[in-house]
Amino acid sequence: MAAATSSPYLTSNRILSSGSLIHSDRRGGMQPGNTAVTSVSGGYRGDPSIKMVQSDFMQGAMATSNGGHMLSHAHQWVTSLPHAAAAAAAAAVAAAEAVSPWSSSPQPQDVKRNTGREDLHPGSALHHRSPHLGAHQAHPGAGWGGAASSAHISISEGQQQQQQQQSLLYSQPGGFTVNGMLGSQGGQSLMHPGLVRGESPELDHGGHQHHHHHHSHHVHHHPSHHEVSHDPHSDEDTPTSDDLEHFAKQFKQRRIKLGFTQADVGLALGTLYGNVFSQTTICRFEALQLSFKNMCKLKPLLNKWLEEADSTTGSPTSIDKIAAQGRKRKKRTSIEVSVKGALESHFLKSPKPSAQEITSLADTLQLEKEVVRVWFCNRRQKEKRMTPPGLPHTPEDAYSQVGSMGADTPPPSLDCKRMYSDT
DNA sequence: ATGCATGAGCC
DNA sequence: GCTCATGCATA
Repeated sequence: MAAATSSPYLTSNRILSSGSLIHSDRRGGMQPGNTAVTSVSGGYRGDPSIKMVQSDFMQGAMATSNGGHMLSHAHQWVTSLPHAAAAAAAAAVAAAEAVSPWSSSPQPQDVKRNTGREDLHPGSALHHRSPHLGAHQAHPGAGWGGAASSAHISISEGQQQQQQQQSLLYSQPGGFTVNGMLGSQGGQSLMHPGLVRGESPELDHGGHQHHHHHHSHHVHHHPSHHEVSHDPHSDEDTPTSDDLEHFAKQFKQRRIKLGFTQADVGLALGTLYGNVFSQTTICRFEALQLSFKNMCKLKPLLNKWLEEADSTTGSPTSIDKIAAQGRKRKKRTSIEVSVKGALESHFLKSPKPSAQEITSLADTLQLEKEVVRVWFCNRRQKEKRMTPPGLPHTPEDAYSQVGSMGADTPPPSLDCKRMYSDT
């Protein structure tokens, strides 16, 4: 056990520490030579573990060969603050999301089939002007679509999953003022009523919503009017990859200059838009480690924050953080490096292993099946990120690879933007 | 900055 | 079960 340094059972930090012996019974199903450490006491809401699929594997897996290692690890879930955050209600607008811009993406993901019935509009609460779909062709510098995958694993032939889109609609009850950080901020009122651009997000969530007008997406331009001068910084139309890259970089710079941390921004967004984001998300935005679509969604919000932030005169720098909301969460499993290597190998061979494959792999590696499954999910997700892996991490080193690029080498349209952290 | 995790929504 | 957005906890 080389790197598995995680302490077996740290009664964590949380309130439950009072029962320092609650985990006294943790045994039984414990993995003998476990390669991963994940123990923590606690309880979990449901018990997903004792649940073997049976409906979708009738073809060959009738044996239900659960090796018997589906131990009910109810002990490794950490229970956190039970306060159930009543105030968690984030509010307001679900950003209208444009059609998916991955022109070079291998998956047909944007065609909306509004044929049989008018499907739900993502931002039904608000009418987002839809940039007519199909408007964008290949981005000039779009390198993410396919270039991101360094190791081209041949995707299974039956690969037909489309990606769906979840519209995060946060309803904002009227009069709910998001109690954000602003309260303690002396004079910094980040809320400009006038600054919100002409889009009233909510306003009538009284308990009925009936606006599902299907607006045909087509724009009429008056010949003598050209208001659509596409400013790359405008938050309206779908940005290109380069736009995002540039914006992210600039955003980070401004943010640091103004003395805000990533976490600060995340909270501020909550007060501005009603959606709170974590440091993680802001970080990933700046590093372009989100999907293209996600980047597009966040950009307008961050852009707005930027405007607010540097238009604010006196900018204090401290905000009170809202209490971390508690939930029951499994403790993070730390996987040994050697095991990770094995997983990686398998991933290269088959990025999407079947359930049975996962099971046997889990058995081999002495990991829980769920852990393995999640690992693969995360691994796949990582593969889809915008930042191509393996780019140099310093601007200086970025020029050291000019000679080695063949004619077919996909130029990394984004240089690595791993700046230095500020936190 | 990132690894593992949760959950929603779609098959 | 999968994808995708997102985040706690951690290195």
